[in-house]
Amino acid sequence: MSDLHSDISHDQHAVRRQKLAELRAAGFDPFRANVTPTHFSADAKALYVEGQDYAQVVTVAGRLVTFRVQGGSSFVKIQDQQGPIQLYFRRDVLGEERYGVFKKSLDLGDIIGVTGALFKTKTGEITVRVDAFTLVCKALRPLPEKFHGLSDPEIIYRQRYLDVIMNAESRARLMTRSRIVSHIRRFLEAQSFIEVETPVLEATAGGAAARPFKTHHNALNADFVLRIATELRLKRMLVGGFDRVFEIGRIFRNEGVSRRHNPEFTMLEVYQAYSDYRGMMTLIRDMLTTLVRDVIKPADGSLKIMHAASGQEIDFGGEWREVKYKDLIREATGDADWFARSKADKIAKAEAMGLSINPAWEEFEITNEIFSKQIEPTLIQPTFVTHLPKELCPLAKITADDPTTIDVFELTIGGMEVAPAYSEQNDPDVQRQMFEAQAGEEKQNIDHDFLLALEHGMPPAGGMGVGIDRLCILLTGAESIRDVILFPQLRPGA
RNA sequence: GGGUCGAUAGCUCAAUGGUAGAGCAGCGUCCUUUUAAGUCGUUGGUUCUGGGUUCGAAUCCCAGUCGACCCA
Repeated sequence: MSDLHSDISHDQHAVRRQKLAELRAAGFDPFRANVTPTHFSADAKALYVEGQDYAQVVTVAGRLVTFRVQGGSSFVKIQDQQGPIQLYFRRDVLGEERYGVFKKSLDLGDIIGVTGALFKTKTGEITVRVDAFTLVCKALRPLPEKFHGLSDPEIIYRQRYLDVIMNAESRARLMTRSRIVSHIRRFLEAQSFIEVETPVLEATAGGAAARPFKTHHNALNADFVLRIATELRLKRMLVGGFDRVFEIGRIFRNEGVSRRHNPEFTMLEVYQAYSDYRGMMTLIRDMLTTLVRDVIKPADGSLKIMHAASGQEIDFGGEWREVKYKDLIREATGDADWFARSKADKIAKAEAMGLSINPAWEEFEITNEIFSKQIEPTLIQPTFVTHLPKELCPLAKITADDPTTIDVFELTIGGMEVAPAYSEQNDPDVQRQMFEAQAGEEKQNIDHDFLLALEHGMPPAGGMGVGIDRLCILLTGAESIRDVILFPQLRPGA
C-alpha cells in the first residue's frame, strides 16, 4: 500500500474494497455472515440495573456511526432503529488478534453485531463491553461527515438512507409519520371502521377535480388513469353495506410540485353510514386530539403544538371555532351583500384587495380566491369552515335552508386545509344534475357507473378526506411536504 | 412555465481575474473510561457539463443539467 503507484489511501472506496479483499483472503466474508440480536439499542439499555455492572449480557447489531480508538481500548457507537448505543472494545478482553481485526478492518458505516455485558461508564453512559463481534456487512462507501451531518437537499431526498442515518431529526420525523398513520388505523378500527383497498388504475378519474396521470394496459388494450381520489369507490362500498369504511391510499395528481404538493400523496378517506358532516366533526376532532396526546405528546402535557410558520401555538385542546364560509367572506370583504354583487363589482373589489383575478373565472372562483389567499392562511387555530358554495363540490347534500350552499366543512389548521367533510349526496338524480352543472376548474368527470350504484341506494352518510402528508407537516413542524415523504418526487437524476 | 439563488476533496465549507485551501473523514504513528476524544505526520481536485472572453477563469459571458426558494 505504500508503493507510490498503487497508493489508494486517498480513495476511501478503494481502501474499503481492499479491506474487504483482505478479510476474504483471511477466510472471512462479511456478506456471508449474520448475527441474531437479542435486543434493540434502547431496549438493551433499559435492562441495565443501577449499580450492577456486567450483570446483563446482550447481543445488539447496527451501523457503526462513531469510532474512537485509543490504544488498547476503544469506544464506538452503533445505531439501530431505536437509535445509538455505545460499545467498549478492549484488547485485554478480545485478545490481540481480534482487537487488531477490530482496529484494522472496521470502518464507519460498517454493520456489526456484538455480544457483551452492560455497564455504566464514568461519564454515566450505559455501554456494552464487547466480548465478541461479527462484521455482517462491509460498507464500501464512506458516511457523510459526522458533525455537520448531511445538508445537501438533493442528497437528502435522493439518498434518503443517508439522511436518516446521519440526521436524527429526519429519522424522528419520518418515524412520527409512521406512528401517525398507525394511530389513525387503530383509532378507526376501534370504532368499527373497515379498511379497504380500491383500484389505483381507473377508467375515469372521479371524486375530485385534478389532471390525472394516464397509462395504458396492454393486454386489455385500454387506457387508464391513476386515481385522483378514492371517494367514488368507497361510496360504492356504502351501497354494498360496508357501513363504516376507510382507505389510506396513494393518490396521484398530474400537477405542480411545490413545498405543499407532491405528485403522489397519501389520503385518508372515511365514510360512515347514518352520519353526516356534523358527525365527521366529532370524528376528526377526536382523531386529532388523541393523535396529539398519544403520538406527539407535548412535553407540558397540554394539547398545544408550536406552529413555526405563524409563530403561534396551535391548541388542539381549545375551542374549535365553527364559522360559515359566507360569513368569513363578508367579514374579509367588509361587504354584507357580497354575494349579491355583480361579477364586475366582485372583480373590482378583489383586485382592490391586492388579488390578481382572471376575468374568465366564474364568480364563485373569484370569491374562493379571496378565501384561499386572504382568509385561509389566517386560520391558525382549528377552524371548521362550513357551508361552502355548492359550486365547489358536487358530491355533498344541499343545505336545507340555503340552496346555494352545501352541508360540508373544511377543517383548517395552521392556515392549511386539513380535512374536508360532507353530508354525502345520495340522491342519484340530484347527483347527476350537480355533476352536469359543474364549471370552471372544479369540473369533475362524470362517472356513470357510480351514478348506477347510487340508483341502487346509498345510505345517508358522512364522509371525510384527510391529507396525511399535510397533517404530518402540521404535527411534526416540517417546512415542506418533501420532509414527511420518504422519497419525494424529483426530476430523474443524471 | 417565469424570476432569484446555488453546485469546489467522501461530507461541511473557504478562495471577489493571478500557484484551488481548511475542518472532519481517509492513510501512517502515540494513547486502556471516550462523548465533535486527544496527539504527531500525511494523501486526496474533470472547481456540475459544453462553449466563449482573457496573457491568465472556480471567479466574467452564453447555453445546458440538477437542486432550493418565490411567483403563476
